[in-house]
Amino acid sequence: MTIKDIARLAGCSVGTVSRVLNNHPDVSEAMRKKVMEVVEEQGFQPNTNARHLKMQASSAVALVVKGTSNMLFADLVERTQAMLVGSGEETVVCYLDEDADEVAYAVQLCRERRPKGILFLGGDLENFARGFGQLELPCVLLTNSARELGFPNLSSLTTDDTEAAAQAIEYLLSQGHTRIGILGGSAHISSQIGYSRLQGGLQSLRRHKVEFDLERQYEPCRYSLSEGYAAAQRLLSRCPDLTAVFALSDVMAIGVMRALQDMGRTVPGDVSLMGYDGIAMARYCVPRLATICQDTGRMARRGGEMLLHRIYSQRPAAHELVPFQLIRGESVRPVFPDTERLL
Amino acid sequence: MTIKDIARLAGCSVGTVSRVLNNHPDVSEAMRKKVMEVVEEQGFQPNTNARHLKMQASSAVALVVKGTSNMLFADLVERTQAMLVGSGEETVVCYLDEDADEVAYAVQLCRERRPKGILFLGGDLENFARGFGQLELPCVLLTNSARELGFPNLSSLTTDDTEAAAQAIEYLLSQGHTRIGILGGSAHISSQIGYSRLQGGLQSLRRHKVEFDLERQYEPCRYSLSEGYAAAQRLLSRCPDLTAVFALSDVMAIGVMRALQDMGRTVPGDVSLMGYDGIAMARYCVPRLATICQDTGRMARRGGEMLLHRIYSQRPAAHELVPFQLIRGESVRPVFPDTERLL
DNA sequence: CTGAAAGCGCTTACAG
DNA sequence: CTGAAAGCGCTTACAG
Repeated sequence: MTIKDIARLAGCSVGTVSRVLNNHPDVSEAMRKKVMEVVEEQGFQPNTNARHLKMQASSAVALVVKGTSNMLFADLVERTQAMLVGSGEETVVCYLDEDADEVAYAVQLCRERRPKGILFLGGDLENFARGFGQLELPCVLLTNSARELGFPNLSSLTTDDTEAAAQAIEYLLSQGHTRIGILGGSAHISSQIGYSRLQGGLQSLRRHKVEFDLERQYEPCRYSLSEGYAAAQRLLSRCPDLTAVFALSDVMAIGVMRALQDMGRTVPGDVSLMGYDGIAMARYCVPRLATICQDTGRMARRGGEMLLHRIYSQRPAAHELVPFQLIRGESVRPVFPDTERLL
Repeated sequence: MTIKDIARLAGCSVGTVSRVLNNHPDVSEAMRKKVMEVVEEQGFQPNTNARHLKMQASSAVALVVKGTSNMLFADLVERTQAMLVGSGEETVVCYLDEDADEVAYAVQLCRERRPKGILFLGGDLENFARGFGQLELPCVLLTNSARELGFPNLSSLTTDDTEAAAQAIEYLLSQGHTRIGILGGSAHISSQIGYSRLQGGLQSLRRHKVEFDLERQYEPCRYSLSEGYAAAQRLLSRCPDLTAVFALSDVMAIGVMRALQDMGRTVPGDVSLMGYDGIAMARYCVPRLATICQDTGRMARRGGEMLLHRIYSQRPAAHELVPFQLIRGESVRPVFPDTERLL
């Protein structure tokens, strides 16, 4: 069944069928009705390949997801896809390893599939700085800011990671903790998301003149349960006297929680624990995880919006911060028993 | 940059370039080398739309995922995609609601994108029975058996759910539990996956002549944390004297665990808990969840293989069972204190 | 082994 | 408002 068959059945030319299908204004009401009738009746769907070949583009929006075991992204993928499908967009999801070069991948993707826009979930600014220049289509980066890069076709949307992490540490300090460990990301790669979080935490510590030995009290870690588990073991065996740990993602934090248990430390009895992200699981684990809740609903909605605005209305790139919320949960407790009544 | 430019640069016709690109045997070694040189040099990628338009198919394999908050599927998606990409296949992932009609969706998808094969993650046999006849491309269903349906182009791969659930209940019985609740899926829709699990559990109970009042001791539930939580509250307030609960998925089970905590019951102190799936989180929650571990690695690998075999070699459809493993975890304990030393 | 040519199913100036 | 026709970038019989 092609446009040709529809034309024959409706008694018109293929051009007219095409115009009806694409909602061109210059078709008579009678003709439009006739054609639509046949189309409905036959359950006709135009061939996407032919359509895109002709239009020199694909109708799909690509979602490039970096880091597969990251449940925050699972949530974002779901919400973003729902938003795009709701706006009549087709969506292609691609999962990349946490360490993959998402921009190089996108360049390849554009050659092969010619999407009309790309939404990056997670991204290393280094990769963008190096390779994004090759990309000319509208793109949006979620969970990192691309403002400094100044690309005209790259918007971004992120939680204020520095500020949020600062508040997380602030909260631990307010509960009397001074021997705090930080775990996650990398201390040396400033283009990655973990870096701003770490810096925010360090700022807070400095502001309160709390000592922090990066070499000892910080442990790098990838975004997975197993890596969080292993990193916690390394951190705690190096610094057994920590009273609190701040993990830069919830998934890691849940790994940490399990590791602490296995080392015979209770949470929050012996060690307090904060995560970052606010994934659903944080509200269901035992104890409930104290965390920074990123607003994935808003990020997905605005991210999709910004992308579509740029695709259809050529709106300029924009960079926004998404509000976050500190969730107290149950995994942090005051270090001095006599402050307990304040809770 | 098109095949025409390459032809000009290589000093041959577009036909020859196409033949080189598609590894046709009837091209001289010299020509092949020359063309490849130009292709590499230009970083040329053929236009997929044109290619597929001509070949009357898309090169992509579609992954249709049913149930978005199901972490088992998240894992399967990742593994399957890795397998397919490793075999040089492009992959498109589509997320559907747990209650959506995946087959109707697939029919639509085929009209729009013409994938060369579809892998269904999760599926309701009812939908397949009703609508799959419209589909002619190779398909594989994971986590449910389509053997009875007898479609020549539909393979399937699943854990023996009935047997696995029977063993789960068997395990609880062996630990002295007789007041067991079952939670998840639906007791009346036999085409859904939860049904076989429920039946397996009931078989075990009957075999051991343990009483089970379906109306009271069973609670239906969708595959999410929050639904598991709510269902556990309903089940336990109706039957406060249960000593064990079997949740038909790990995600539900984790919701149940949290609900039990909030009702002041400890796991496994007051209530023992078994899940089903063997997701990573089951090994990290506190206590570790006793569960049936489905072999997602094997399912993804074999599923991809079966699909590709059918696409490229016309191999007939096949239906296989994937071995499972009962994981004891830490969430089940004997109901009689004096059997405790046996552990 | 290679080239010239038809055609996949669509969209869109160009006439009328 | 409508039709006839060109052309998007490829693949593949068909000749030679």
